[in-house]
Amino acid sequence: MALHTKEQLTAVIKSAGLRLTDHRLAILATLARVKQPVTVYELVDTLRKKENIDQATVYRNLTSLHEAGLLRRLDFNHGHAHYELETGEASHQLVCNSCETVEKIEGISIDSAVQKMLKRSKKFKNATTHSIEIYGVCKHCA
Amino acid sequence: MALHTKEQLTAVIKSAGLRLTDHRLAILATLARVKQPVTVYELVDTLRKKENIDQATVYRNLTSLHEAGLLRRLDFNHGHAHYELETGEASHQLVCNSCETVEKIEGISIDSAVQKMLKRSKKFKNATTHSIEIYGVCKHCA
DNA sequence: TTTAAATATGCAAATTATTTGCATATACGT
DNA sequence: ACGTATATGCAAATAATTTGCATATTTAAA
Repeated sequence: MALHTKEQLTAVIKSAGLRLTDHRLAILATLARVKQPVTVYELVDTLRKKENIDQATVYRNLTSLHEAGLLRRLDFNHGHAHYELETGEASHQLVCNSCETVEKIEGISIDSAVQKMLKRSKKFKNATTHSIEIYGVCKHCA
Repeated sequence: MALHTKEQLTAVIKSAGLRLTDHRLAILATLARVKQPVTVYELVDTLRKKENIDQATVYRNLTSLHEAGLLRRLDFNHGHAHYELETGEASHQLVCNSCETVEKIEGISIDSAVQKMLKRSKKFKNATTHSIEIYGVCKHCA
């Protein structure tokens, strides 16, 4: 189910054991609306059009939401983190080696391969999430 | 084929169009020997046991070797890059959410899924490499 | 082999992303 | 409404990475 209404987002925050604050709600709502992995810079930029918020607050909330399992944190070798809602589904994206383009691909399962990898592991028996990054050159840069 | 001898590594550097320097060779040789993704810090530390080398030199060489396609750059949300030899094979690793343990898993193919993703893409038609990171909690942290 | 131009290196300083200390403000169970 | 734990803003600190610049090394060509 998509998280859309303020009520749903509020419930999610509370049931994660986190306090409800305007900033925390706004951050989660923005990520729910955008659907693509977003940088902290972009997030701060977006939020500041509607409210006064410090970047330290954004960083701290991203950390708490991530630790609570509500967000996924991604890095595409761009030198800064990207965040998206944690849906429980795997996350797959195509990353341009030339510019910073990232294209999210949905609806493809690699679960059996993941299970195989876990079986082969000596140190890991369970996994919470996984992500695939496929690196290449996008149409625009080609 | 595994890259082991100094001659092989030298040939690889030259055919990539890069100049042959002792530092560049040592960096590539270290990554060829270690086989696991390595942080810049670890690499500098290892290299300094055998030679005098500045971290700026290491960073610059990692960039040039990466741009030449000889290295793969990975990030496990640890806040610093990891490098490994680019073998042309996909790279799969299990990443602990609690400590910085990374376990590399080999011999499992997800090529058909990658092909599906590329087919579905509007912006990408080719891919050079891909990597999967599976996040969970390792035995030690559990 | 010598030479010249391009590239590599070391060192220190700069940049960028992210985190932290601290004083104040807010959330929420009682 | 009250008290305590948590959140926030602001400025300053940290950590990873990059850059400027003077010097050294590599390499192709004479």
